[in-house]
Amino acid sequence: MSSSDTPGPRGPYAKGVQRRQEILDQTLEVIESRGIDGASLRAIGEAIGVSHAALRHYFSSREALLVEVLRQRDQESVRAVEHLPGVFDRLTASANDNVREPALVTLYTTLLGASVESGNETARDFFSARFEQARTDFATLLRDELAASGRHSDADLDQVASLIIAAFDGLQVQWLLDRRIDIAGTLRLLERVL
Amino acid sequence: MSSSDTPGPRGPYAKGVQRRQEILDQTLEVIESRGIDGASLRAIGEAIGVSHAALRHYFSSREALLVEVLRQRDQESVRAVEHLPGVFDRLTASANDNVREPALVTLYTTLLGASVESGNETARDFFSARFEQARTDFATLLRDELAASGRHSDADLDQVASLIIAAFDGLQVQWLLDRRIDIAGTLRLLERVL
DNA sequence: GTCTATACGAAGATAGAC
DNA sequence: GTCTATCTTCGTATAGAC
Repeated sequence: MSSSDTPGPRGPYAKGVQRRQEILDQTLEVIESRGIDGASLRAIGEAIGVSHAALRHYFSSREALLVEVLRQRDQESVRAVEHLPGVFDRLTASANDNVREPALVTLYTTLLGASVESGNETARDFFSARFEQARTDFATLLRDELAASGRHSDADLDQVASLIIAAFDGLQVQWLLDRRIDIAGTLRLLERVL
Repeated sequence: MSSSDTPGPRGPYAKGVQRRQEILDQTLEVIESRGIDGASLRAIGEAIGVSHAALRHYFSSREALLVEVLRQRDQESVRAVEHLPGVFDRLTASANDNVREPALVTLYTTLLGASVESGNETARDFFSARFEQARTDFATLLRDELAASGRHSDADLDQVASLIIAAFDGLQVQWLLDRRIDIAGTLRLLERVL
């Protein structure tokens, strides 16, 4: 990500920050109404009332813009859930939140798929860091949870963390393709691996 | 060269069948050398020595071509593994095969991600059917396996099947982003849910 | 049936004016 | 900070040669 994606070292200028947020919000709205393919820079610009070139004053590429939308909502999503005590309670809550925002799940899935192609370094960096962080966090949480309840598991908790994240992402994709999939219920099965 | 030197109404379009397969093979090779984004119809055509318009004589769209490459390799992959007795032996074998073909895993992941967007009906239909089939197959296999070994599980086997597929796909993505991920080893943890 | 030539419209990126 | 204009590349579509 380049410096044009974040406010400069002299601090954010109020108008610029506001405009930047407006772009992020409108981008998600355009995605909700016209799909991700329909969310071209021209379409987003039109929804705001500026030219597509103006958007690149705030985001270095369309990819960077979409990743930023996801990053912001992702942070909110994490914050909305971190007060819950157990790992699986958090997973269930996240799954239930996401089911109410299919456009966001679609954006997540699409960007994740694109991130493994060369040329999408912005998305790749985002997801690499996100997975790294999530693996560490889950492993730590599981360790604490087991210790607090006096239980013990012979499973590699880093692998369990990996597995939980993989299952979450994979189930979301299956759910997008077939709404009969019960993400939260299926994730509960993972409690048995401990 | 070939019998098409004498153009009789004879052949059942041998040349066409051959050409079609050549397109499928070269498409994967272009993906391997230049990435999926680099595999434009023009680039693929150039690798074969035909115009990009010729490709659309065999495939209705670029998306349909990519899905067809995946479908063919996917069938081979299933066939290479279905002689193995246990579900988790098959999973391990598949994972190990895939690790040797990162370009194929990348194609799979990219198309799966794209399939959830409206406008990619070809990919969506492929993955919807693939998941439906895989869920049924895995559930049946697990049921037979449990019965044959005299064991019993109180888990919903359709959900377990869903979970296995989700974990497989999700771990592959994490592996593409970080090669330290041990797909087969982590999947083995799922034996505990039964 | 097979393929070339050619054109169309949309997309992201970019340069430079204001 | 925002615009217009332009560049390049893409998938797609059509007409017609052989």
